[in-house]
Amino acid sequence: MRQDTRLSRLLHVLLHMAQTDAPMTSQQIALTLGSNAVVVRRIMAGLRDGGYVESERGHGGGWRITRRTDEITVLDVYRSLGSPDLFAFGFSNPKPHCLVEQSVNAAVEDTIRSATTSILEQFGALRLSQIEAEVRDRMPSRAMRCADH
Amino acid sequence: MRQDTRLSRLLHVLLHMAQTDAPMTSQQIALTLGSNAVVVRRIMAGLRDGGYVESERGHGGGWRITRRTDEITVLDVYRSLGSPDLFAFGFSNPKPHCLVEQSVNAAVEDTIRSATTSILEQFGALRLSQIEAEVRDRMPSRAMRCADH
DNA sequence: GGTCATGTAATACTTAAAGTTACACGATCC
DNA sequence: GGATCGTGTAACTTTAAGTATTACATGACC
Repeated sequence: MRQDTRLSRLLHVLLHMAQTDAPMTSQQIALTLGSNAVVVRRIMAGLRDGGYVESERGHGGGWRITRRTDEITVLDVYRSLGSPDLFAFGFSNPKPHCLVEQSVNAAVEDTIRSATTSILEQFGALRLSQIEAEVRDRMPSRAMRCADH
Repeated sequence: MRQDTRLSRLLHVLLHMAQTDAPMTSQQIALTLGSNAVVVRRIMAGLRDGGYVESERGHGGGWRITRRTDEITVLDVYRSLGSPDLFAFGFSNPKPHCLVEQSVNAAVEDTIRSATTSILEQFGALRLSQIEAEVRDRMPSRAMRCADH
């Protein structure tokens, strides 16, 4: 696996869900994402537990967003995924005896800590409604459609 | 794969190499890192190409650092690895047709871009000599030894 | 010439996200 | 009430990149 794309995918889905009142099925979402219905249910589970979306079974069932887009931040979505690792690099040994390695870890950790803070602050400050507004800026026409599907 | 530990390992090795004039063999380094001699040669290749270390074969051969620790930054070491990806998260699709996904990508990219800048600035500002000084602060006694090996 | 050490190719292992298959459970439609 | 639709989950497979291992060629020194 190269990278974790779950955050991007969830943001994408949530914005599409915000455009319609009708529930979206996992299968529809999977087509939108170019993914799989089971994967969709898996990555959406945290959002459901967090109360950002709700799911219903049976005919006419599917997923619906339950909050306004200005009430959801990227940080909320990130946390719904279980706050996965942000960085692709890290320590070789988290608790080394070697003093040199301890200092290397401390230096690397400093960078990771400050970058984490900065990223989470940006995530916390960014609401879905802002991304939504950005979409409107990109729109050549009036319809908010997804050309991919 | 969990995380890329090459940067931490190279920093660790370079600091040990800076403590001695004698060359360290890949095997010695591998023991220090809890790794493998071939892996060591592989991750050190970039440092050699960058002129930060030199390697010699045969009896009495091995690796030697060729610059002072205040002449090498963490950024130099990072670049010697080929500037690998810093982040564990990313886009699902780099060039989506969907306007919504484009906006999501743009938002995520903003965060990645600014965090990248911040991290590389910190890497560029941090010299091996500073980590070395940090090691001395951690030292209970006077010898700069690695308790792990 | 023998040994030591690097250089590198080829192959297998590891880990987590992503994809797939299978099936239970519940809701709606007929 | 049975068929269909859709979620919920477990179990397994696939994928990608770092890591580990094996094998062997090359070069340096004793």
